[in-house]
This record gives sequence, structure tokens and C-alpha cells, in this order.
Amino acid sequence: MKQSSRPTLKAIAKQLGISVTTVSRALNGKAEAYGISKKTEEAVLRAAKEMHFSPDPLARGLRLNRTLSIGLLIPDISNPYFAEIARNVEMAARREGYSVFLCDSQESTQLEVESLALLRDRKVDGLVIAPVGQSAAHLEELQDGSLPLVVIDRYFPNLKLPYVVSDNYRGAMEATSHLIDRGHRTIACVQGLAGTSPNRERVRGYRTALKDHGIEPDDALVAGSSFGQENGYVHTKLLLGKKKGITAILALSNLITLGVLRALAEEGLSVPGDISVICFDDQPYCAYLNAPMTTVDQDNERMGQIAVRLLFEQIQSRGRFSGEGIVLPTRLIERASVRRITP
Amino acid sequence: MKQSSRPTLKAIAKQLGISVTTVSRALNGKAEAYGISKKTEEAVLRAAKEMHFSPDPLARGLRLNRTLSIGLLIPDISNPYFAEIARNVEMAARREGYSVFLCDSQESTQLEVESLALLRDRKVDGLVIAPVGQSAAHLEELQDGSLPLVVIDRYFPNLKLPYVVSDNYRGAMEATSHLIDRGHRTIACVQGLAGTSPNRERVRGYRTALKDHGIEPDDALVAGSSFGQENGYVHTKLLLGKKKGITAILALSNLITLGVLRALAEEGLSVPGDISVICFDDQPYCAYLNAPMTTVDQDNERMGQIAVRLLFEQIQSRGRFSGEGIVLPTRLIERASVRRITP
DNA sequence: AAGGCCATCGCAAACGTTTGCGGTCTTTGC
DNA sequence: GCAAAGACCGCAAACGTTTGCGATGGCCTT
Repeated sequence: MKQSSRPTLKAIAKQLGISVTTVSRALNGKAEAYGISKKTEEAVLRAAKEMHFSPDPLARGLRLNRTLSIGLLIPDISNPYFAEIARNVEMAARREGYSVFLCDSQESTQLEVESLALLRDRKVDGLVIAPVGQSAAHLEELQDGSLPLVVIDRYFPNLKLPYVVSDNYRGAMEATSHLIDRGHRTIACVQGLAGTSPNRERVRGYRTALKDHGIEPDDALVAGSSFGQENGYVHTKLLLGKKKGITAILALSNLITLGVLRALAEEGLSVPGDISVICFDDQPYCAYLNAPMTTVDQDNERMGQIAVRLLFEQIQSRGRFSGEGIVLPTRLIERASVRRITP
Repeated sequence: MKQSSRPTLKAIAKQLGISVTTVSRALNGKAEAYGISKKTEEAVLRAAKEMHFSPDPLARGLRLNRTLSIGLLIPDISNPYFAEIARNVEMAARREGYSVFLCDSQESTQLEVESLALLRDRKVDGLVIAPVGQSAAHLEELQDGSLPLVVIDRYFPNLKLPYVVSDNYRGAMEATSHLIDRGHRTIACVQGLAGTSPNRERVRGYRTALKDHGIEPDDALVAGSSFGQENGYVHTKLLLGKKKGITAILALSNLITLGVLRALAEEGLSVPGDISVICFDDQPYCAYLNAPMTTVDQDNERMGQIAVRLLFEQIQSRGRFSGEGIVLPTRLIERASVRRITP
């Protein structure tokens, strides 16, 4: 009885009394190109099937310098927003025959740098990365196209890297306008991680909407420093204490929103009775919250799929990417967390 | 200017005028064992550092038959329950120097089988798998210990495979008892995927609790066939139509719960005013739902960590696992979705 | 002076592929 | 009958490691 080790080219070759070369070529569909008779080709294919042969990815990778794997680098996979993206990336990649290495940078640039090196070491054929987004120094060296990659969710305006992101600017503008249209004038904004493109764009949309409606943005109404829940909680508390007359809050992420809600509950404020809330990231549960939440839905399903498509285009054209990037529209989902008021 | 290709052992060897053998041994800490002088050892280490050498995982894997990678197989990574597990698995694995291949089986046994083959092909050193759980045929052949693995969330009583799961039985029993204690007698149960261990155990806990309190379980009060949201919705509708007098619902997953809530909303029933609800899986948002949800919290953080620990114990001891498996306690988190009634 | 024994290191094979050059036959053309 | 042309296939190197055997010197011992 043979060991349970996988069959190799050699095994097939020996069984058929031919060389590994021929076996390899036949299996790679190069029979015609190398003048291998139909008979042997079929024999090889049959034997391979019978023995359940599949080429060793390591050996093949070593020789070909392609691993048929990609890296997926995410700031926090437990965030349902990213989890959804990850799911679509995995599905799309698998459909192309690629496997994906998952790395969670835990919102730490330090860990992101390490992960990047690690994935590179692993010789992944490409990378889709949702960067922490505060620093881009470690991404600059990736611009040379030596390693195909696409950036998602957060991007860097001054880097020549393909990206796919939401139209955060318009999304925030629409949301803010929605509030203004319903009579709100003093609108607070609980923001996320400063310096990241989504945060920057969203705040910009928020301010533009205000100005467009003749309301002067008040910097004191914008607070926050991370996309996490705790941040939402803390800064809602602070905002409520510092500024009076706030009638609505724009929360810039789903986790922030949960923090906001906690703070409001503690303060005994009801949504939307006492205060209106609108937030980024639609999640399955948003409709069932106390006061079903009006949200800015991002199409993260497509984001994952498109990211992979963009990536494979690079991989197949070996390198250079031309386009600027892709911006996906958002969608305002109106529910019941915004009240119409008369100022 | 050299190509931007990574430095190899040969490069270091050439630079120092020694053999690759010596370089390899020095880098692997076998200098002493093979009698390599302190001087050369240090020279090698220094050169390696300077050139930013790191061994090619492919070549190493080919030679050693170890890839320093594990596979993580999940039915649905976009489910926050599994996402949280994935996060902890990734973190724990990375801490041990392992990378993780992510596979999403999309709750399909078919895809699970394929993924298993794929990961095996990739020569992962181990596997942590949350199986779909309906069929175990493809897992049986893994019992021989040829590939270390640990099963999480769902397990198979008749398979000798290490597992770590929640104490679903007790969890459901406590939840049901909680309802009974508050006066509920007609308690519906919206279940998940039939045939899976969590579902079986939870239903068993539900029934036991009823019997323990002198209530005869009514099979017509148990319905459902998947852990998804749609299932929760549909079967709540059906239950409400079929059975009268239901005062409480036990929902066996977080997604099911969302479906339940949708159905109740459509029927104009309020929680907990008209009907009480209690559910499995605590999620960050549960506290902010309309009627903050009383839940059975599972410690999926530890589940991921322990799974990895168990896995590495197998990997290091090359093979045989002795223990039976690990059962993590659940915790009932009492909020406001259960009303006290007087039957 | 010869043998033995350390201390230090290198050769070459092996892991499983792919691929640039060939090398044999058989057939064909004249 | 003989060369040229296909048709069909194999050798061996290469990818970057690790490792079983030695190999080479120098120094000590007797």
C-alpha cells in the first residue's frame, strides 16, 4: 500500500511509461503545441483523473512565480461592513480559481505594514486592501506595479493606485440635505478616523450641504476620531454637553451609530422624538432598531466584486493600470429616525 | 541595479563567499548543532538582515512539507457571528506565525467539500472549520489525523474530531426557563438548519425546559429550516397564523431574529407588549433594537482562540488528538424584550 | 611522525513543477 | 535508396530551500 501522499507527475509518468515532461504538457493543454499524439494525451488525462491528480501549488508557484492566490487586507473583519466585502471578494476570487489570504490589520497602520510584507513574502499574485488610511508611506512603493493591487473603501488622492470607493461626498450631502429639508438647522456630525478619505469626503459633503442651504458650518458641531462604537458614544456625550440646540446627528459609520444611540439613551433622549439620527452603512438590523434607522447605504457587495475584477485585469495585463478608480453611488434609505420639525 | 527580486540564500552565500548550506543552517539557528563558528554565524545573520532576506515560503514548503498556513472554512463570513470568530482565528494564528486561507462555503455542503479539497491541495498545516453541518461524510476521512483540524460551532457526535462549541443545550434551556419564569406558557421556537448540532441541542434544551416545568412540548410550535433571516420571517408568519395564543418566541440565531422582528412588525405586534422575544447570538446592536433584545450570548471570541490553540497542539504533537472537545458556557443577557405576564 | 579528533564547512540530492533544447523514429519526396 | 521533413517525445536545468553525508584542515597525542 502506497502512502496516502498525493500523486505526482512522476507517478503518472511511470504508470504510463512516459516522461514527466510529456505528462506536464498534456495536462497543461499544450499537447498540440508540442506535438503530443492524441492517444498519449488522452491516456495522460485519463490517468490524471483516475489518480485524482492535481498539481502541487507550491512546486508550481516556485517554478512559475505565480501562486494563484491573492491577499485580502482588512482593518477589522468583524465589522459587518468589511465582512460583507470580504465575502464578495472571496467568492469572486474563487470563481477565478484563486485562494485568498486573509489579514486583519486591526485598524493599526503598524500591523498593516507587517501584513503587507507578509503577503508579499507569500508571493500573492495580487492584493485587495482596505487600508487604515491615515498614512500612505508604505503604499507608495507599491505604485511601481510590481504587485498588482486595488485599494477599497479608503483611497489616497495623491497615489496612483486603482481604487473602488463609495461616493462618500454625495452620500453625506444627500443625507445632510435630507435633514435640512425636514427643518433641521443645528446638525451635529460624529465623524470617524481623521485623515481617511471616507471621513474627509463625508465631512466635506456635510459642510457643502449646509452651505448650499445657507447654513454656516460650525466646527464645534463636528467631533470624533475613530469609526468605532466607543467613539460614537463619547463624542455624542461631549457634543450634547457642549452645544445646545442640536436637533439631528449625522453618524459616519454603523459602529459610531451604535455608540450614538447608547449615548442618547443614557441622556434620555428619544429618536426621532427628541433628536433625529441618520447614519452611514446600512446593515440588516437597521430596520429593526428602536426608530428604524434612515441610512446611507453603500454597495459593498459590488465593491468587493469590482475590486476583484480590477485586480484580475491588472494581473492578466501584467501590471500597469490606467484608470483612475471607481466611485460607487450610495443610496439614501429613508426610515423613521428623522423627524420633520419646524425651526 | 539588481532586479527588485527578493534575495535568496544563494545571494547571501555568494556575498560572504560561503555555501548556501551554511547560510541556511545559520539562519535556522542550527549553527551550534552543525558546528558553525560564531563569526560566520553572525556574518550570515547580519547580511540577512541587511539584505532583508526572508525565506521563500514556497520553496520551504516544498521541501519541508509545511506551509505555515492554516485554512479557515466558514459557512458565511458576512454573518457577524462568524466574522467575529474569523477575526480571532486570524489574530491567534498570526501570533504563531501562521497565515490563514479564508474560504466561505456559503452554507453549501457542496462548496464545503470543494473548499476542503482546495485547502488540502494548498497543503495547509491545519484547518479550522465551521461545517455546514448537515452531512459529515466528507469529514470522516479526516479522522485519520493526516490533516490536523478542529471543528467549531457545529460538531458531529459520532465523529472523533476535536471541536469547540457553545453549550447550546444549556443556553436554550436557560432562555426558555427565563420565559417560563415570567409566566409564558405558549412559547414558539423558530429554529435553524435541521440536522445541525446547534439546532438540535437548542431545540432539545427548549423542550427539556418546558417539560421540567410541566409543560408538554408542542411540535407545532417549532418551525424553521435555516439560520437565515428569510427563514425567521416566513416561519414567524406561519406560526402566528397557525397557532393562537403564542406569547413568546425563541429565535435560534441572530439572523432569524431579524426575520422574526420583521414579521412581528408587519403583523402589528409589538415587542414585548404583544409578544416576547429572546434570541441566540448577542450582537452589538441588540441593545439598541426596538425593545432591547434579551439574548443568549456566545463567547465566540474565545471560541476562535481556543480553536486555534487546539489546532496548534495537534500540529505540534503531529497528529493524534485525545480530548473530546470543548464546550463553552453561554450567558443570558437580560434586556427588555421579555415581558412578565400572568397566564 | 603518524594517527586521531575536533572544529568548520560544502556537495549534492530532494521536494514537484515547467520549459529550452534537443533527440529519435517514421514517413515522404525524388 | 537516401535525405529531408514531420511527428512525437525526453534530458536536464531551474525555481529556493533543507539535510544526510562527508570533506578539509589544523591541532593534539603518543
